[in-house]
Amino acid sequence: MAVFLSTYVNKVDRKGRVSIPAQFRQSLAKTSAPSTVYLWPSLNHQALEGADQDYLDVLSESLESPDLDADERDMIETFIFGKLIPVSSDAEGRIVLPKELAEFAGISEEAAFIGRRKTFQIWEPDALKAHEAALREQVVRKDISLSQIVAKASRAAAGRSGEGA
Amino acid sequence: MAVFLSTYVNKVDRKGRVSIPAQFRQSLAKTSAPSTVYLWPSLNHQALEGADQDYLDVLSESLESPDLDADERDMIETFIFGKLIPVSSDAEGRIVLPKELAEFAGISEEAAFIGRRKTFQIWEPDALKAHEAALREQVVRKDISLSQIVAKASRAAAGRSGEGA
DNA sequence: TGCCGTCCCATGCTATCCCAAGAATGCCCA
DNA sequence: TGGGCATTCTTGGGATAGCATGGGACGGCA
Repeated sequence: MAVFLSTYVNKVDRKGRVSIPAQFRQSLAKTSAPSTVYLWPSLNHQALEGADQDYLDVLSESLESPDLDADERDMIETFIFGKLIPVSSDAEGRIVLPKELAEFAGISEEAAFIGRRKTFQIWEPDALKAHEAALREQVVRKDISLSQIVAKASRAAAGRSGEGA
Repeated sequence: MAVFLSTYVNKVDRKGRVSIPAQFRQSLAKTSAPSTVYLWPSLNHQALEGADQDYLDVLSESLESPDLDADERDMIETFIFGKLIPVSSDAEGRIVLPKELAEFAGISEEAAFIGRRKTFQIWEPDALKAHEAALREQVVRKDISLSQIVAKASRAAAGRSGEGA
């Protein structure tokens, strides 16, 4: 599965095309469908989410889980798979941003790609800035630090493996 | 089995014909009966459900399962198989929406196809919007996020494989 | 014989492919 | 260490093919 990192801002031409950042493409090259990415509107933000075929396969499989309640399943099928648009890149590594998705995210001139490991997001650049500012404020307010989070996670992992043994 | 994704809104002409979205057709092309789709009224919504031959075969087979209680079996046989209408597409990839189904879903001018992976639904566009708005409210209210659901599902899957071992 | 459903043909629009060039980056050599 | 060269990436525009949509004609059933 591809790994997406960093932030890139690329231009959207008048046909709605935008280059996938080269780094993302290199990552996609290793997946089972290198020239196809899947886009859908974010559930929680005015932004687009993107992923590769392999991620979608995992997601699809997780929907078969009997532990999901009917509401959640219906929601995912409607809002993710129902909105999901497979876009294939051209020879230059560009994709066409579907109109309804571009509108949803308020993207017209430029698009900011931000890697989120297994998925990435596409934002209108100013909206992304605002979002980041808001998030940073929370970091300060809640006094969050990276080392804290890592420590917490590894403590929890140790606990689980202890139970299992 | 065909996979249906995305949402498409197509026009219904005065003969009741509507184009199957090209993406759906490409998906159907790989199935055992590419020019036939099966339609039936949704159990839960004022909309139509659709699927390909292969899905119906699987569904039919699952009815043979001894785990199914008699009520459920009766319900499916009555409301799915009892209402099922096979429609075949013409050379242009259009189907004729059976009158009673179009009326049931309130479809007249336009029809919205929404992919739901193994099946799809056909809605009157405004009804679909309303349905989505209602669902979205639930997303906000329950504070659901995609990564949350994926995590939950994979945790559950891990739990099951653990039990099995 | 009239009506309805199916088939065939025509057309405007949209998306896809192909070709091309400027800009930025990294590498190599002096 | 600095400048020049080559490669890659991003961006732009034109041509082509596919798709959605509409109307007419033929054949079957009532």
